[in-house]
Amino acid sequence: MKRTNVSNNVIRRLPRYLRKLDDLAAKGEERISSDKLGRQMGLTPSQIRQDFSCFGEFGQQGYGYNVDFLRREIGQILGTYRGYSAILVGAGNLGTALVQNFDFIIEGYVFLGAFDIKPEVIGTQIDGFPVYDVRDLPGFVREHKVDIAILTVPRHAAQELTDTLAQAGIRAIWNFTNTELDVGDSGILVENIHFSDSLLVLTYHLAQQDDKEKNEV
Amino acid sequence: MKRTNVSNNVIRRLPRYLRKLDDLAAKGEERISSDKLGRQMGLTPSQIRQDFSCFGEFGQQGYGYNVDFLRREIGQILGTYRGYSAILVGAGNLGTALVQNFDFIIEGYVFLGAFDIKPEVIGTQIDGFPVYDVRDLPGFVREHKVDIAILTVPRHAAQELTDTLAQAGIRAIWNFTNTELDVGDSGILVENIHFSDSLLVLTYHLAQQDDKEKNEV
DNA sequence: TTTGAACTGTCAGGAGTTTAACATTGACGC
DNA sequence: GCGTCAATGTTAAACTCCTGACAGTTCAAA
Repeated sequence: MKRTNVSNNVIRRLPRYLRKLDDLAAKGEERISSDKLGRQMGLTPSQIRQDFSCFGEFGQQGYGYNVDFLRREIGQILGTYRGYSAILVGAGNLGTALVQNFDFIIEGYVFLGAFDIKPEVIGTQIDGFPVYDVRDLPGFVREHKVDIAILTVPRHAAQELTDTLAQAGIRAIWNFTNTELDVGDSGILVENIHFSDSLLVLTYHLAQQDDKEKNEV
Repeated sequence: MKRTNVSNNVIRRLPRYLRKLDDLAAKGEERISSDKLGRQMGLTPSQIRQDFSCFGEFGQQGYGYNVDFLRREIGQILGTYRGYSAILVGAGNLGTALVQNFDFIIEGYVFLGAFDIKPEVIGTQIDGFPVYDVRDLPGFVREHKVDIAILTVPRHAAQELTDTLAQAGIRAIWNFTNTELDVGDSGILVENIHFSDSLLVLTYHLAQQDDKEKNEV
Protein backbone atom coordinates (compact mmCIF):
# COMPACT_ATOMS: atom_id res chain seq x y z
CA MET A 1 0.00 0.00 0.00
CA LYS A 2 1.41 3.38 -1.01
CA ARG A 3 -0.50 5.89 1.06
CA THR A 4 2.03 8.69 0.77
CA ASN A 5 0.67 12.18 1.23
CA VAL A 6 -3.00 11.42 0.92
CA SER A 7 -4.95 14.64 1.07
CA ASN A 8 -7.81 15.24 3.41
CA ASN A 9 -10.18 15.68 0.53
CA VAL A 10 -9.40 12.21 -0.72
CA ILE A 11 -9.88 10.68 2.71
CA ARG A 12 -13.25 12.34 3.10
CA ARG A 13 -14.39 10.92 -0.21
CA LEU A 14 -13.51 7.36 0.69
CA PRO A 15 -16.53 6.68 2.89
CA ARG A 16 -18.76 7.88 0.08
CA TYR A 17 -17.13 5.44 -2.29
CA LEU A 18 -17.64 2.73 0.26
CA ARG A 19 -21.32 3.51 0.62
CA LYS A 20 -21.80 3.60 -3.13
CA LEU A 21 -20.00 0.31 -3.58
CA ASP A 22 -22.12 -1.26 -0.88
CA ASP A 23 -25.18 -0.15 -2.80
CA LEU A 24 -23.83 -1.55 -6.05
CA ALA A 25 -22.95 -4.83 -4.39
CA ALA A 26 -26.42 -5.03 -2.89
CA LYS A 27 -27.84 -4.57 -6.37
CA GLY A 28 -25.72 -7.46 -7.57
CA GLU A 29 -23.38 -5.40 -9.73
CA GLU A 30 -20.11 -7.19 -10.29
CA ARG A 31 -18.03 -4.62 -12.11
CA ILE A 32 -17.94 -0.87 -12.47
CA SER A 33 -15.84 1.53 -14.48
CA SER A 34 -14.59 4.86 -13.21
CA ASP A 35 -16.69 6.40 -15.93
CA LYS A 36 -19.97 4.90 -14.74
CA LEU A 37 -19.13 5.44 -11.11
CA GLY A 38 -18.31 9.04 -11.85
CA ARG A 39 -21.61 9.63 -13.55
CA GLN A 40 -23.50 8.06 -10.66
CA MET A 41 -21.64 10.02 -8.00
CA GLY A 42 -21.20 13.34 -9.74
CA LEU A 43 -17.43 13.07 -9.93
CA THR A 44 -15.05 12.99 -12.88
CA PRO A 45 -13.65 9.57 -13.81
CA SER A 46 -10.22 11.11 -13.51
CA GLN A 47 -10.73 12.04 -9.93
CA ILE A 48 -11.93 8.59 -9.03
CA ARG A 49 -8.95 6.90 -10.63
CA GLN A 50 -6.63 9.41 -9.02
CA ASP A 51 -8.22 8.89 -5.62
CA PHE A 52 -7.90 5.13 -5.74
CA SER A 53 -4.38 5.31 -7.06
CA CYS A 54 -3.30 6.88 -3.80
CA PHE A 55 -3.60 3.48 -2.21
CA GLY A 56 -2.69 1.05 -4.94
CA GLU A 57 -3.90 -0.43 -8.19
CA PHE A 58 -7.35 -1.86 -7.70
CA GLY A 59 -8.64 -1.90 -11.25
CA GLN A 60 -7.94 -3.78 -14.40
CA GLN A 61 -7.40 -2.06 -17.69
CA GLY A 62 -10.08 -2.86 -20.18
CA TYR A 63 -12.32 -4.25 -17.45
CA GLY A 64 -12.81 -1.70 -14.70
CA TYR A 65 -13.09 -2.39 -11.00
CA ASN A 66 -14.50 -5.48 -9.35
CA VAL A 67 -17.16 -4.09 -7.03
CA ASP A 68 -16.70 -6.58 -4.26
CA PHE A 69 -12.94 -6.47 -4.29
CA LEU A 70 -12.81 -2.68 -4.36
CA ARG A 71 -15.32 -2.47 -1.57
CA ARG A 72 -13.23 -4.66 0.66
CA GLU A 73 -10.06 -2.79 -0.20
CA ILE A 74 -11.58 0.56 0.71
CA GLY A 75 -13.01 -0.93 3.86
CA GLN A 76 -9.52 -2.11 4.68
CA ILE A 77 -8.06 1.33 4.05
CA LEU A 78 -10.66 2.92 6.29
CA GLY A 79 -9.83 0.51 9.07
CA THR A 80 -13.09 -1.35 9.34
CA TYR A 81 -12.46 -5.01 10.20
CA ARG A 82 -9.99 -3.89 12.82
CA GLY A 83 -12.40 -4.26 15.69
CA TYR A 84 -11.84 -0.89 17.27
CA SER A 85 -13.69 -0.62 20.55
CA ALA A 86 -16.12 2.14 21.36
CA ILE A 87 -18.12 3.43 24.30
CA LEU A 88 -20.94 5.90 24.49
CA VAL A 89 -20.50 8.82 26.89
CA GLY A 90 -23.87 10.38 27.54
CA ALA A 91 -26.85 8.05 27.27
CA GLY A 92 -29.37 10.73 26.36
CA ASN A 93 -31.66 10.81 23.37
CA LEU A 94 -28.94 11.35 20.84
CA GLY A 95 -26.65 8.69 22.21
CA THR A 96 -29.48 6.22 22.41
CA ALA A 97 -30.45 7.00 18.86
CA LEU A 98 -26.91 6.42 17.66
CA VAL A 99 -26.57 3.09 19.36
CA GLN A 100 -29.97 1.91 18.19
CA ASN A 101 -29.84 3.17 14.65
CA PHE A 102 -26.42 2.25 13.46
CA ASP A 103 -24.97 -1.11 12.77
CA PHE A 104 -21.47 0.10 13.38
CA ILE A 105 -21.60 -2.06 16.44
CA ILE A 106 -21.89 -5.14 14.32
CA GLU A 107 -19.93 -3.91 11.34
CA GLY A 108 -16.37 -4.10 12.47
CA TYR A 109 -16.59 -2.17 15.71
CA VAL A 110 -16.84 -3.55 19.22
CA PHE A 111 -19.31 -1.62 21.32
CA LEU A 112 -18.73 -2.00 25.02
CA GLY A 113 -21.46 0.04 26.68
CA ALA A 114 -22.62 3.46 27.72
CA PHE A 115 -21.91 5.86 30.57
CA ASP A 116 -24.17 8.42 32.17
CA ILE A 117 -24.43 10.58 35.24
CA LYS A 118 -28.16 10.22 35.92
CA PRO A 119 -28.98 7.68 38.64
CA GLU A 120 -32.23 6.69 36.96
CA VAL A 121 -30.39 5.68 33.77
CA ILE A 122 -27.44 3.92 35.34
CA GLY A 123 -28.01 0.20 35.49
CA THR A 124 -30.52 0.15 32.65
CA GLN A 125 -29.80 -1.07 29.14
CA ILE A 126 -29.69 0.50 25.71
CA ASP A 127 -30.27 -1.92 22.91
CA GLY A 128 -28.93 -4.67 25.11
CA PHE A 129 -25.84 -2.78 26.24
CA PRO A 130 -25.34 -1.76 29.86
CA VAL A 131 -25.33 1.82 31.08
CA TYR A 132 -22.60 2.38 33.65
CA ASP A 133 -21.95 5.13 36.15
CA VAL A 134 -19.82 7.87 34.66
CA ARG A 135 -17.64 7.71 37.77
CA ASP A 136 -16.43 4.33 36.55
CA LEU A 137 -15.47 5.77 33.18
CA PRO A 138 -11.73 6.35 33.74
CA GLY A 139 -11.18 2.88 35.14
CA PHE A 140 -13.17 1.27 32.38
CA VAL A 141 -11.31 3.08 29.61
CA ARG A 142 -7.98 2.16 31.12
CA GLU A 143 -8.88 -1.44 31.75
CA HIS A 144 -10.45 -2.16 28.37
CA LYS A 145 -8.08 0.05 26.40
CA VAL A 146 -11.04 1.71 24.73
CA ASP A 147 -10.25 3.23 21.34
CA ILE A 148 -13.19 5.52 20.65
CA ALA A 149 -15.47 7.55 22.89
CA ILE A 150 -18.74 8.72 21.39
CA LEU A 151 -19.37 11.96 23.17
CA THR A 152 -23.05 12.91 23.35
CA VAL A 153 -23.29 14.89 26.56
CA PRO A 154 -24.62 18.42 27.03
CA ARG A 155 -22.33 21.24 25.95
CA HIS A 156 -21.35 22.32 29.42
CA ALA A 157 -20.05 18.89 30.39
CA ALA A 158 -18.06 18.31 27.21
CA GLN A 159 -14.65 19.68 28.11
CA GLU A 160 -14.53 18.14 31.56
CA LEU A 161 -15.31 14.70 30.18
CA THR A 162 -12.79 15.21 27.42
CA ASP A 163 -10.14 15.81 30.04
CA THR A 164 -11.23 12.71 31.92
CA LEU A 165 -11.10 10.63 28.77
CA ALA A 166 -7.71 12.05 27.84
CA GLN A 167 -6.36 11.23 31.29
CA ALA A 168 -7.66 7.70 30.98
CA GLY A 169 -5.88 7.19 27.67
CA ILE A 170 -8.64 7.29 25.08
CA ARG A 171 -7.37 7.34 21.50
CA ALA A 172 -10.19 9.09 19.68
CA ILE A 173 -13.30 11.11 20.37
CA TRP A 174 -16.32 11.24 18.11
CA ASN A 175 -17.70 14.56 19.20
CA PHE A 176 -21.40 15.44 18.98
CA THR A 177 -21.41 18.21 21.56
CA ASN A 178 -21.33 21.16 19.18
CA THR A 179 -18.27 22.61 20.88
CA GLU A 180 -14.65 22.57 19.87
CA LEU A 181 -12.87 20.23 22.26
CA ASP A 182 -9.44 21.07 23.56
CA VAL A 183 -7.25 17.98 23.74
CA GLY A 184 -3.98 19.85 24.11
CA ASP A 185 -1.01 18.03 22.68
CA SER A 186 -2.30 14.63 23.72
CA GLY A 187 -2.54 13.50 20.12
CA ILE A 188 -6.10 12.34 20.62
CA LEU A 189 -8.03 12.24 17.38
CA VAL A 190 -11.21 14.28 17.34
CA GLU A 191 -13.87 14.00 14.70
CA ASN A 192 -16.67 16.52 15.03
CA ILE A 193 -20.29 16.30 14.04
CA HIS A 194 -21.54 19.84 14.23
CA PHE A 195 -25.22 19.58 13.38
CA SER A 196 -25.83 23.27 13.44
CA ASP A 197 -22.98 23.98 11.03
CA SER A 198 -24.65 21.80 8.49
CA LEU A 199 -28.01 23.46 9.00
CA LEU A 200 -26.47 26.89 8.65
CA VAL A 201 -24.90 25.97 5.34
CA LEU A 202 -28.32 24.89 4.18
CA THR A 203 -29.83 28.15 5.30
CA TYR A 204 -27.06 30.09 3.61
CA HIS A 205 -28.08 28.61 0.30
CA LEU A 206 -31.75 29.28 0.95
CA ALA A 207 -30.94 32.89 1.72
CA GLN A 208 -28.87 33.06 -1.45
CA GLN A 209 -31.81 31.84 -3.50
CA ASP A 210 -34.12 34.35 -1.90
CA ASP A 211 -31.75 37.25 -2.47
CA LYS A 212 -31.15 36.31 -6.06
CA GLU A 213 -34.87 36.12 -6.69
CA LYS A 214 -35.45 39.48 -5.10
CA ASN A 215 -32.81 41.08 -7.29
CA GLU A 216 -34.32 39.61 -10.42
CA VAL A 217 -37.79 40.89 -9.71
CA MET B 1 -22.69 42.86 0.04
CA LYS B 2 -20.33 41.49 -2.56
CA ARG B 3 -20.74 37.75 -2.37
CA THR B 4 -19.34 37.05 -5.81
CA ASN B 5 -17.91 33.61 -6.35
CA VAL B 6 -17.71 32.49 -2.76
CA SER B 7 -16.14 29.07 -2.60
CA ASN B 8 -17.65 26.16 -0.78
CA ASN B 9 -14.71 26.01 1.58
CA VAL B 10 -15.38 29.52 2.73
CA ILE B 11 -19.07 28.84 3.26
CA ARG B 12 -18.33 25.77 5.33
CA ARG B 13 -16.02 27.79 7.54
CA LEU B 14 -18.62 30.45 8.28
CA PRO B 15 -20.60 28.46 10.85
CA ARG B 16 -17.39 27.75 12.70
CA TYR B 17 -16.64 31.46 12.85
CA LEU B 18 -20.14 32.06 14.11
CA ARG B 19 -19.77 29.50 16.87
CA LYS B 20 -16.42 30.92 17.91
CA LEU B 21 -17.77 34.45 17.95
CA ASP B 22 -20.71 33.34 20.06
CA ASP B 23 -18.24 31.89 22.54
CA LEU B 24 -16.21 35.08 22.58
CA ALA B 25 -19.31 37.18 23.05
CA ALA B 26 -20.42 34.95 25.90
CA LYS B 27 -17.04 35.52 27.52
CA GLY B 28 -17.58 39.24 27.22
CA GLU B 29 -14.88 39.83 24.61
CA GLU B 30 -15.52 43.02 22.71
CA ARG B 31 -12.88 42.94 20.01
CA ILE B 32 -10.76 40.37 18.26
CA SER B 33 -8.02 40.53 15.67
CA SER B 34 -7.63 38.11 12.83
CA ASP B 35 -4.33 37.16 14.40
CA LYS B 36 -5.81 36.14 17.75
CA LEU B 37 -8.80 34.51 16.13
CA GLY B 38 -6.49 32.56 13.88
CA ARG B 39 -4.43 31.27 16.75
CA GLN B 40 -7.56 30.21 18.61
CA MET B 41 -9.09 28.45 15.63
CA GLY B 42 -6.02 26.98 14.01
CA LEU B 43 -6.28 29.10 10.89
CA THR B 44 -3.96 31.68 9.39
CA PRO B 45 -4.91 35.32 9.92
CA SER B 46 -4.68 35.74 6.19
CA GLN B 47 -7.33 33.17 5.55
CA ILE B 48 -9.67 34.73 8.05
CA ARG B 49 -9.33 38.17 6.53
CA GLN B 50 -9.71 36.73 3.07
CA ASP B 51 -12.81 34.79 4.08
CA PHE B 52 -14.54 37.80 5.58
CA SER B 53 -13.59 40.00 2.67
CA CYS B 54 -15.78 37.86 0.42
CA PHE B 55 -18.78 39.51 2.01
CA GLY B 56 -17.64 43.01 2.81
CA GLU B 57 -15.43 44.98 5.15
CA PHE B 58 -16.27 44.16 8.72
CA GLY B 59 -13.09 45.17 10.48
CA GLN B 60 -11.28 48.35 11.30
CA GLN B 61 -7.62 48.84 10.61
CA GLY B 62 -5.61 49.18 13.75
CA TYR B 63 -8.47 47.90 15.85
CA GLY B 64 -9.63 44.53 14.59
CA TYR B 65 -13.18 43.23 14.50
CA ASN B 66 -15.98 44.07 16.86
CA VAL B 67 -17.13 40.69 18.12
CA ASP B 68 -20.77 41.49 18.41
CA PHE B 69 -21.00 43.27 15.09
CA LEU B 70 -19.12 40.55 13.22
CA ARG B 71 -21.26 37.90 14.83
CA ARG B 72 -24.44 39.52 13.63
CA GLU B 73 -23.03 40.07 10.16
CA ILE B 74 -22.09 36.43 9.77
CA GLY B 75 -25.44 35.38 11.14
CA GLN B 76 -27.00 37.60 8.54
CA ILE B 77 -24.92 36.04 5.77
CA LEU B 78 -25.89 32.56 6.90
CA GLY B 79 -29.55 33.46 6.83
CA THR B 80 -30.40 33.12 10.49
CA TYR B 81 -32.97 35.73 11.52
CA ARG B 82 -34.94 34.88 8.38
CA GLY B 83 -37.40 32.66 10.16
CA TYR B 84 -37.20 29.71 7.82
CA SER B 85 -39.74 27.07 8.72
CA ALA B 86 -38.89 23.46 9.41
CA ILE B 87 -40.64 20.18 10.04
CA LEU B 88 -39.35 16.87 11.29
CA VAL B 89 -40.05 13.82 9.14
CA GLY B 90 -39.57 10.71 11.23
CA ALA B 91 -40.20 11.11 14.94
CA GLY B 92 -37.90 8.30 16.03
CA ASN B 93 -35.06 8.51 18.49
CA LEU B 94 -32.84 10.60 16.33
CA GLY B 95 -35.52 13.06 15.34
CA THR B 96 -36.65 13.41 18.92
CA ALA B 97 -33.10 14.00 20.02
CA LEU B 98 -32.67 16.71 17.43
CA VAL B 99 -35.80 18.56 18.39
CA GLN B 100 -35.08 18.30 22.09
CA ASN B 101 -31.40 19.07 22.03
CA PHE B 102 -31.10 21.96 19.70
CA ASP B 103 -32.22 25.49 20.10
CA PHE B 104 -32.47 26.03 16.40
CA ILE B 105 -36.17 26.19 16.99
CA ILE B 106 -35.78 29.31 19.06
CA GLU B 107 -32.76 30.73 17.28
CA GLY B 108 -34.17 32.07 14.07
CA TYR B 109 -36.04 29.04 12.82
CA VAL B 110 -39.73 28.30 13.05
CA PHE B 111 -40.39 24.69 13.94
CA LEU B 112 -43.86 23.54 12.96
CA GLY B 113 -44.06 19.94 14.10
CA ALA B 114 -43.21 16.35 13.33
CA PHE B 115 -44.57 13.60 11.09
CA ASP B 116 -44.50 9.86 11.58
CA ILE B 117 -46.10 6.71 10.28
CA LYS B 118 -46.52 4.84 13.56
CA PRO B 119 -50.05 5.06 14.97
CA GLU B 120 -48.81 4.99 18.55
CA VAL B 121 -46.69 8.08 17.98
CA ILE B 122 -49.16 10.10 15.96
CA GLY B 123 -51.07 12.51 18.15
CA THR B 124 -48.42 12.63 20.85
CA GLN B 125 -46.03 15.52 21.41
CA ILE B 126 -42.29 16.00 21.19
CA ASP B 127 -40.99 18.80 23.32
CA GLY B 128 -44.36 20.46 23.05
CA PHE B 129 -44.69 20.08 19.29
CA PRO B 130 -47.38 17.88 17.75
CA VAL B 131 -46.68 14.66 15.85
CA TYR B 132 -48.89 14.39 12.77
CA ASP B 133 -49.78 11.51 10.49
CA VAL B 134 -47.32 11.23 7.62
CA ARG B 135 -50.29 10.99 5.26
CA ASP B 136 -50.98 14.63 5.99
CA LEU B 137 -47.42 15.60 5.10
CA PRO B 138 -47.96 16.76 1.48
CA GLY B 139 -50.93 18.93 2.37
CA PHE B 140 -49.14 20.43 5.33
CA VAL B 141 -46.02 21.30 3.35
CA ARG B 142 -48.08 22.90 0.64
CA GLU B 143 -50.30 24.83 2.98
CA HIS B 144 -47.57 26.16 5.27
CA LYS B 145 -44.99 26.59 2.53
CA VAL B 146 -42.47 24.70 4.63
CA ASP B 147 -38.87 25.54 3.81
CA ILE B 148 -36.88 22.73 5.41
CA ALA B 149 -37.64 19.08 6.06
CA ILE B 150 -35.47 17.32 8.60
CA LEU B 151 -35.39 13.76 7.33
CA THR B 152 -34.76 11.19 10.06
CA VAL B 153 -36.56 8.12 8.77
CA PRO B 154 -35.13 4.64 8.20
CA ARG B 155 -33.00 4.19 5.11
CA HIS B 156 -35.57 2.28 3.13
CA ALA B 157 -38.22 4.98 3.42
CA ALA B 158 -35.91 7.85 2.54
CA GLN B 159 -36.32 8.09 -1.22
CA GLU B 160 -40.09 7.70 -1.21
CA LEU B 161 -40.49 10.49 1.31
CA THR B 162 -38.06 12.62 -0.62
CA ASP B 163 -40.29 12.26 -3.67
CA THR B 164 -43.33 13.15 -1.60
CA LEU B 165 -41.62 16.21 -0.20
CA ALA B 166 -40.42 17.24 -3.64
CA GLN B 167 -43.93 16.93 -5.03
CA ALA B 168 -45.27 19.04 -2.21
CA GLY B 169 -42.80 21.81 -2.93
CA ILE B 170 -40.27 21.59 -0.13
CA ARG B 171 -37.25 23.84 -0.64
CA ALA B 172 -34.56 22.01 1.30
CA ILE B 173 -33.90 18.67 2.96
CA TRP B 174 -31.61 18.15 5.90
CA ASN B 175 -30.81 14.51 5.38
CA PHE B 176 -29.87 12.16 8.22
CA THR B 177 -30.76 8.90 6.47
CA ASN B 178 -27.26 7.89 5.44
CA THR B 179 -28.29 7.51 1.83
CA GLU B 180 -27.73 9.77 -1.13
CA LEU B 181 -31.11 11.27 -2.01
CA ASP B 182 -32.15 11.72 -5.60
CA VAL B 183 -33.97 15.00 -6.07
CA GLY B 184 -33.70 15.04 -9.86
CA ASP B 185 -33.60 18.51 -11.33
CA SER B 186 -36.06 19.90 -8.81
CA GLY B 187 -33.44 22.29 -7.44
CA ILE B 188 -34.15 21.16 -3.91
CA LEU B 189 -31.21 21.81 -1.62
CA VAL B 190 -29.90 18.76 0.20
CA GLU B 191 -27.51 18.87 3.10
CA ASN B 192 -26.33 15.50 4.29
CA ILE B 193 -25.25 14.34 7.70
CA HIS B 194 -23.58 11.03 7.13
CA PHE B 195 -22.67 9.81 10.58
CA SER B 196 -20.87 6.76 9.37
CA ASP B 197 -18.66 8.75 7.00
CA SER B 198 -17.40 10.73 9.90
CA LEU B 199 -16.74 7.63 11.97
CA LEU B 200 -14.88 6.02 9.10
CA VAL B 201 -12.59 9.01 8.74
CA LEU B 202 -11.83 8.68 12.41
CA THR B 203 -11.08 5.01 12.02
CA TYR B 204 -8.88 5.71 9.03
CA HIS B 205 -6.65 7.86 11.17
CA LEU B 206 -6.58 5.27 13.93
CA ALA B 207 -5.54 2.64 11.43
CA GLN B 208 -2.88 4.97 10.10
CA GLN B 209 -1.44 5.41 13.57
CA ASP B 210 -1.40 1.68 14.15
CA ASP B 211 0.31 0.95 10.86
CA LYS B 212 2.93 3.60 11.40
CA GLU B 213 3.69 2.25 14.84
CA LYS B 214 4.00 -1.27 13.50
CA ASN B 215 6.46 -0.14 10.87
CA GLU B 216 8.56 1.69 13.39
CA VAL B 217 8.89 -1.29 15.71
C1' DT C 1 -4.79 -15.51 -33.35
C1' DT C 2 -5.51 -11.08 -34.51
C1' DT C 3 -7.93 -6.68 -34.10
C1' DG C 4 -10.64 -3.23 -32.06
C1' DA C 5 -12.80 -1.42 -28.16
C1' DA C 6 -12.82 -0.59 -23.20
C1' DC C 7 -10.64 1.04 -19.47
C1' DT C 8 -6.89 1.87 -16.15
C1' DG C 9 -2.81 4.39 -14.06
C1' DT C 10 -0.10 8.33 -14.58
C1' DC C 11 1.58 12.72 -16.01
C1' DA C 12 1.37 17.41 -16.93
C1' DG C 13 -1.32 21.59 -17.38
C1' DG C 14 -4.82 24.40 -15.32
C1' DA C 15 -7.99 25.81 -11.90
C1' DG C 16 -8.70 26.93 -7.40
C1' DT C 17 -7.26 27.76 -2.66
C1' DT C 18 -4.18 29.29 0.81
C1' DT C 19 -0.44 32.01 2.37
C1' DA C 20 2.68 35.82 2.64
C1' DA C 21 3.65 40.55 1.87
C1' DC C 22 2.47 45.31 1.84
C1' DA C 23 0.33 49.62 1.44
C1' DT C 24 -3.05 52.02 4.02
C1' DT C 25 -5.87 53.35 7.68
C1' DG C 26 -7.43 54.12 12.32
C1' DA C 27 -6.57 53.78 17.44
C1' DC C 28 -4.22 55.15 21.41
C1' DG C 29 -0.75 57.07 24.35
C1' DC C 30 2.01 61.06 25.18
C1' DG D 1 -2.84 67.12 18.18
C1' DC D 2 0.92 64.07 16.67
C1' DG D 3 3.57 59.99 16.09
C1' DT D 4 3.80 55.28 16.61
C1' DC D 5 1.86 50.94 16.66
C1' DA D 6 -1.61 47.66 15.34
C1' DA D 7 -4.33 45.55 12.28
C1' DT D 8 -7.06 45.55 8.08
C1' DG D 9 -8.08 44.70 2.93
C1' DT D 10 -5.85 43.46 -1.11
C1' DT D 11 -2.62 41.74 -4.39
C1' DA D 12 0.46 38.40 -5.98
C1' DA D 13 3.02 34.27 -5.28
C1' DA D 14 3.01 29.51 -3.67
C1' DC D 15 0.83 25.65 -3.18
C1' DT D 16 -2.68 22.11 -3.59
C1' DC D 17 -6.13 19.77 -5.99
C1' DC D 18 -8.63 18.53 -10.10
C1' DT D 19 -9.02 17.51 -14.92
C1' DG D 20 -7.88 16.05 -19.50
C1' DA D 21 -4.84 13.47 -22.31
C1' DC D 22 -2.42 9.42 -23.41
C1' DA D 23 0.26 5.30 -23.32
C1' DG D 24 -0.39 0.76 -22.19
C1' DT D 25 -3.03 -3.36 -20.90
C1' DT D 26 -6.82 -6.48 -20.98
C1' DC D 27 -10.99 -8.35 -22.83
C1' DA D 28 -13.89 -10.10 -26.33
C1' DA D 29 -15.29 -10.94 -30.82
C1' DA D 30 -14.31 -12.44 -35.41
